[in-house]
Amino acid sequence: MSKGLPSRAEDYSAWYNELVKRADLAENSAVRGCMVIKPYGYSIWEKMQGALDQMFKDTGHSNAYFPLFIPKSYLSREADHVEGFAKECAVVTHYRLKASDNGSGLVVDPEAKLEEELIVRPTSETVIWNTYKNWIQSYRDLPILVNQWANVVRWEMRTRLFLRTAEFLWQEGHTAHATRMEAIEETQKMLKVYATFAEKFMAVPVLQGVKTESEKFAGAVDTYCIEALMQDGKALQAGTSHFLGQNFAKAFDVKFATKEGGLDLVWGTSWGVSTRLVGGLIMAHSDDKGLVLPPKLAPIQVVIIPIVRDKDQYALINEKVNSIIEKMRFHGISVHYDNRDTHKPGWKFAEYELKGVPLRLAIGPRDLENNTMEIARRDTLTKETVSMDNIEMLVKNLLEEIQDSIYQKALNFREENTSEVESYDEFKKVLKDKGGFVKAHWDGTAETEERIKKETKATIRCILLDEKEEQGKCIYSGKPSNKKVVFAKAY
RNA sequence: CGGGGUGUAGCGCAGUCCGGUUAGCGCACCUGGUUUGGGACCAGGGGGUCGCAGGUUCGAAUCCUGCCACCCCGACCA
Repeated sequence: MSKGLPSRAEDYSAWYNELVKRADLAENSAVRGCMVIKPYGYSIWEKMQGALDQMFKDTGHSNAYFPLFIPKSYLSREADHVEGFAKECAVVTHYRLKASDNGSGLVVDPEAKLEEELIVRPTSETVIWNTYKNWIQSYRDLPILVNQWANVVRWEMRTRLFLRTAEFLWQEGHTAHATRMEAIEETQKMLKVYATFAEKFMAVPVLQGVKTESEKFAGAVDTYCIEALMQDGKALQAGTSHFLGQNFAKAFDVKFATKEGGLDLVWGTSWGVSTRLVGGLIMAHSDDKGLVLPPKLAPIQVVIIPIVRDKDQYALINEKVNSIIEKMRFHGISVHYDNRDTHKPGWKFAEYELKGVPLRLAIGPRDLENNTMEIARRDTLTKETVSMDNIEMLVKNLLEEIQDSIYQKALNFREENTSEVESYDEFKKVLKDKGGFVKAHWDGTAETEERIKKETKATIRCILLDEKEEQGKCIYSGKPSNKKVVFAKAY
């Protein structure tokens, strides 16, 4: 195996790409823009799914499944929605192949043309609201709180493993409500769920805010989002929660009889996070030696590596280790004992560092004599020799400490890389020299936003929910503004 | 879609300018031995339609023409 990753400082982008491949998370597939998620990468996603799914259920949601294909006409029912997604849709036009006339291979059978083309879902609002029409007659049928775990396809021009792929895995929640207020509360509630997940599980601090008119979801009234900061100073949109108003109810004619005897359009929300989170997780914590995973999402929390000179010791070590594993499992710790004799300890040390396993225990002849083990932390790369007695408690505590510690580190990084500026010159200088989040006054117009984007590549990430009101002037136009907004270059 | 680049073993590359034995190297892989507390060493071995198609030539990885794929930068983008 070739040693050493490209360093972050040298080439952040190459570092990321190499890391994803070498840590066995994912690789490019034979199909352009689509990735193969390898078992180790997929198990991180499964950890994420597990935690999120529980949180969705705890907030009253149920899972369901809607079709992969959407009749083309559905997409055009909501004007903004079609505008936003039409350019990146995969389209199914036929349902059959046949042997080609010259006998070499297969061709699309022109006889088998679909009457109406199907698009592969880029998101499921349309097919779901078309279904909700049949599910909802009365206020008694509301709310509907449904989530689906699915794959979607957006034919992106340029793709990067996990961060932007043509096909990706995600969850999309789609809820229907009787009142505007209730839908808005749902939208905000799910934003909180995402923020909590990001911070508690991924150990990634996030900003919570609302998108500007030009950045919001196609078809939404308001898009709420969480934004994370990566180590290269670029922002990553990590999750979105949309207040759809009555837009999709209008488009699909979803009305309900109100308590008062009237007839009203249903209010909707939708919210989603995707496998992009895996990319964000990698970029938030990892270093030049490889992944650094938060214990709560690490597929393996502890790896134990035996160091063996002769066969007799091996039996003794196995015995010791097995009793330790049993105790750790009892405490809910996921532990992997790598006693393969096909790889040397040094090789394993490097391998598990690359894969971001939070804690590593090594046990050899020295330890057998002294009743000790060597314990090494992935996040700090420190190691010490500790007693084997009650080591499971030490491990348990250390895992919690690592989880907190990498969150704190990421939070400090974000704070150090969040700036406030009062002028456009200062804005450009900070973006160029430092990057990160830059708070500045903005006049609220799409024109200004667009010009700043053209000139600096920075976009408005969000308008913070808890931003304080203050009188100021737009850094670009000088027009009055009562709030700063958050700019950054973004993925 | 514009600009640039690359296609040679599983991976990373040299060889191409200036055509000429059997196409090399590192890693990985297989066998045997010695090793094992930070990516071991020695010896032996296997693996190639040189992206595809056509052309020039006694002879093409190398020259010519066409095509394809991928990567990077831009444009685009929940």
